[in-house]
Amino acid sequence: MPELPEVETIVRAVRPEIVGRTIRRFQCSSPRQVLPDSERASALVRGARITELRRRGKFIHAVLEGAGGELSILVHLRMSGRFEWIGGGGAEPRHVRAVWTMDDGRGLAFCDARRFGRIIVTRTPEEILSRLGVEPLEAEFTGAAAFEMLRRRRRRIKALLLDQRVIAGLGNIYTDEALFRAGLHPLRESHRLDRAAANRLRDAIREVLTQGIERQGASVDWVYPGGRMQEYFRVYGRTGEACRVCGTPVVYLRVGQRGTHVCPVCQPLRSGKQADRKRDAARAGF
DNA sequence: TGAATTGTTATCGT
DNA sequence: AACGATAACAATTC
Repeated sequence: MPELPEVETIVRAVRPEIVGRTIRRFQCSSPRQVLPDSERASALVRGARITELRRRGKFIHAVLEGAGGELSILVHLRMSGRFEWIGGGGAEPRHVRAVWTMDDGRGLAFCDARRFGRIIVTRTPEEILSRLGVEPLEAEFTGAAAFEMLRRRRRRIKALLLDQRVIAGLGNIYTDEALFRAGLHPLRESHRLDRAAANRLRDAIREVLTQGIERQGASVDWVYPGGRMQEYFRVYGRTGEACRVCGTPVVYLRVGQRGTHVCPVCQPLRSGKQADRKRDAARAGF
């Protein structure tokens, strides 16, 4: 389940391989994943040269120069999307849904076991990308911006962080990890958080994402191999295990329909002196 | 076998 | 009316 750090890792790995290349052809065996449709996508992309590869939120954004001017390919990996190279002599990857054949003869395959991923070919990528919220690692995401983001809406903090229109790139894993590091319970109401909490949350988000990228993402199941961030999780996937800070067993609950991991002591539901005292006592005793 | 997994969208409620 | 919560959905793995 690629989130911002996994997508960033993929973009950095693929970028030097494809920028400057010309696409010879595009083939697709799963047409419903391609917009507007696979025939049009194929016709638009054929002969176009890739000039840039970027990331925005969890979208991979390839900019191309084609016969009809600038063109974009947006790829969203959703749950199980990934890229593999074909034609390097290795084994044929599983679940290949689409292939871009490059001018050097190699094929970049989009693989996706669950077929939730999307490939969008468009001349107006901003129609999609402009719906996304703030990019959390950019300079614009300040403590003040975070406070404003929280204050303007009245919502459970976890739901807010998962909303891509508000902040782009967080998924279930990094949301849980950021909330733990900020000492905030996922059910806290966004508009009730003070400036200090907003600052902590902003710093925690940037910290987990930065660490995630440094460790080349997290490998939580068979979907995304290679990352090491899972070795540094404090709460995600640690239900019942001792909190690394205070020793209290990590609790599993549902927020919205999402599985959520929380240390009930380090992330008190109610702020205040009582909760703070309890937290400090537990930390000291561990 | 069915529970779990994610982001988007449609729908219901306040 | 606008916003938030909730349910359904896509398809596969274990």
